[in-house]
Amino acid sequence: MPANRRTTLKDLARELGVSTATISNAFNRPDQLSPALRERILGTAKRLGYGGPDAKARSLRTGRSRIIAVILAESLTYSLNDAVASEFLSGVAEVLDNRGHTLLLLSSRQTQAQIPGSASMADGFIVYGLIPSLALLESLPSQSPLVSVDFDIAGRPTVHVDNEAACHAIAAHALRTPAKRPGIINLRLTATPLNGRISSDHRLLPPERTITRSRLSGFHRALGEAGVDTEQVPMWNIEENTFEVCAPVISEILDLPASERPDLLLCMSDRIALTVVTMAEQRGLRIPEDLRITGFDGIAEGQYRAPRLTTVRQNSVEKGRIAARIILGLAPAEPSLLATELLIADSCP
Amino acid sequence: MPANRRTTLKDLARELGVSTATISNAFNRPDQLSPALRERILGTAKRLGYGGPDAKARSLRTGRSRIIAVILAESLTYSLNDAVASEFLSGVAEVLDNRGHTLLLLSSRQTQAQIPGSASMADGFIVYGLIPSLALLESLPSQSPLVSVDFDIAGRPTVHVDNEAACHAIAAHALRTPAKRPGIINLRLTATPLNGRISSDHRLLPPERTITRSRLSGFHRALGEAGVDTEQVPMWNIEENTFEVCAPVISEILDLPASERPDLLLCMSDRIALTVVTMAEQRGLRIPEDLRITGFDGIAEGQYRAPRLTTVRQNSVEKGRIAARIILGLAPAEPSLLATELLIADSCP
DNA sequence: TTGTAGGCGTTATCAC
DNA sequence: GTGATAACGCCTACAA
Repeated sequence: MPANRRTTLKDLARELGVSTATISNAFNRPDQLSPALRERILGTAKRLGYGGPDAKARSLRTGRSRIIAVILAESLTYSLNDAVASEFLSGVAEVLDNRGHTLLLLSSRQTQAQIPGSASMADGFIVYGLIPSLALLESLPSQSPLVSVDFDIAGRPTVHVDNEAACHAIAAHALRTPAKRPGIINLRLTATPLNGRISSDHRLLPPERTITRSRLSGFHRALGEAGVDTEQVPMWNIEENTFEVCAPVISEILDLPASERPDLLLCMSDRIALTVVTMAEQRGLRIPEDLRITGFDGIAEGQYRAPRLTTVRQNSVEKGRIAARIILGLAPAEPSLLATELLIADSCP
Repeated sequence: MPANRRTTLKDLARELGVSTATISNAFNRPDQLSPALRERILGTAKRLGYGGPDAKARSLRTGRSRIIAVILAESLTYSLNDAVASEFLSGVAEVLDNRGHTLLLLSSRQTQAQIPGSASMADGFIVYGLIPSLALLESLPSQSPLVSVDFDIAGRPTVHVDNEAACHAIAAHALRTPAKRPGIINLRLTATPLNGRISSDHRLLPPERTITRSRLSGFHRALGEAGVDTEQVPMWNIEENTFEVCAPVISEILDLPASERPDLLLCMSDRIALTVVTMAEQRGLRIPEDLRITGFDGIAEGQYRAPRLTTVRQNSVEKGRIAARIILGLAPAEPSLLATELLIADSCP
């Protein structure tokens, strides 16, 4: 037994003159052996610096690692700095933590096109958001539980919010006060990347797999019901939900001549809406008199300072909790649809 | 070979009539066998649904998992929603991703007092922030590389920012314009939890292990140099860097009678400083005329909207990168001290 | 270029 | 209540 080797269960067994099975039981099934012996084992374990069964060996033997992987559609950098994704992860982490599991963070946008092999150690996978290609998932063990969030994978359980209904509700609310020039700011809606005005030339992402398409349907339905010709409603697209990417597009909108500038902007995220608020204030536009704004998500930041955002609150933390429960087998592996809540505040009373 | 078992390297070898070593080489050392054979192996692997060597078995055999764990001092919920921690994690993730490693997220504040056993599968550990007790780390494999960030662990490499110097610099800048009633808002400085005014009865955390003590030293040194009696400078403490926790304490400060209300507030984080800005505006206080405010961290949010925050920028992303490089052995395992940058803006010109 | 065999540290299934 | 033994799936000398 070389001194610089980690002590193993076998070393302990030899030291104590008992079998390896007994040591294993001492750690995993206390009821399977006498308290006295167990005490003795745990004692000398501590003395020899044995910290319990090796996780790698145990995972090979049992087939389970107690690790759950979350595969994020966006980059880690983006996701970690996005309030909605962070809340989702909080929800996941909360449940995992409670059940002694840990969280492995992966992104579908890594330098390596494939998901690292080490990921397949996970006992289950939560896929958050529309990933660029389902081919990514092929390297994952096909037997492991997998749940998708905010989009669908055939034959797998899903956690969703009813985006269409929520967007219909908030647009209907907004249109109760007639808008002369409504406009829509979309989040990653076009088939090819675009930051700017969407023209009829642009193709959009396929409707069945994309929450932003559902959100747009909701907006359009409400606009139609209000007698607005949706064809005439200008739309802009934003690729990433960050200040840096939003700002130029929003400048473009707010710097239109007053006769063309929208007086109502339906935004697909609070981040976008908040940036509109900030930039509108910089230009001396009054909210809501000159410009009404709605968001989506209900992030905390939108409710802190005046004008508070009119938005749809989706419970991202709960989405995370549910996804985690499904993966751990604590909830049935079936599609789950969460309710949203309309938050009416200053930006569009 | 039962149908419902995952196909293994051995199955593949049998199927092809070659040895297991050859299959292993086909995946791990392409140069060790003829391209033709390799092609054939990879082909039938795909056909049989063999997705490459099993990560659990491989990790047992090689002793490495290609997983790096980050142990966060704060809860996951807090850390994920905190801009500074998120940036740090981005930096870590960036380097790990580049080297084919993945990120396991742990918190020292889990429901279980101990770190889950599965964590010890990691090849290395990055400890971010002052954890409640070093005993937590005892369950970790003592041989694995470990680096601490923003605090010290004896005998381990560390990544730090020079908090004392940075805080001296920003306070010295602020005091170039004399302050009648300077005040300090600290972040987790007292030995026992406190949200409110610090009196002389309160004990503070030990200076050698706490960045907030270093920051306070910097403030005090600058105040002393400006001829201010630091004993007379009121201090408040905040336990958590969130709006909800900050707001009541800040109310208490701003609602003091005008003759007692500070006209300069040195804050230990941008989050605190931004909350001061928001709440001061709500009360009609002018910044910087009635109240000057400094922050710490240099988070993006502080630079977006007017008044922009005067603060110290610390490069959290780079901290993460360095910690990850040390863990992966790409950088020497020695203490690293990052420079900070004074950002002078509207809130304290 | 390919094959053989031993072992990584553990747990499950039996016996006793 | 305790012990022997066979996997778990893979990697890597070393031999051929």
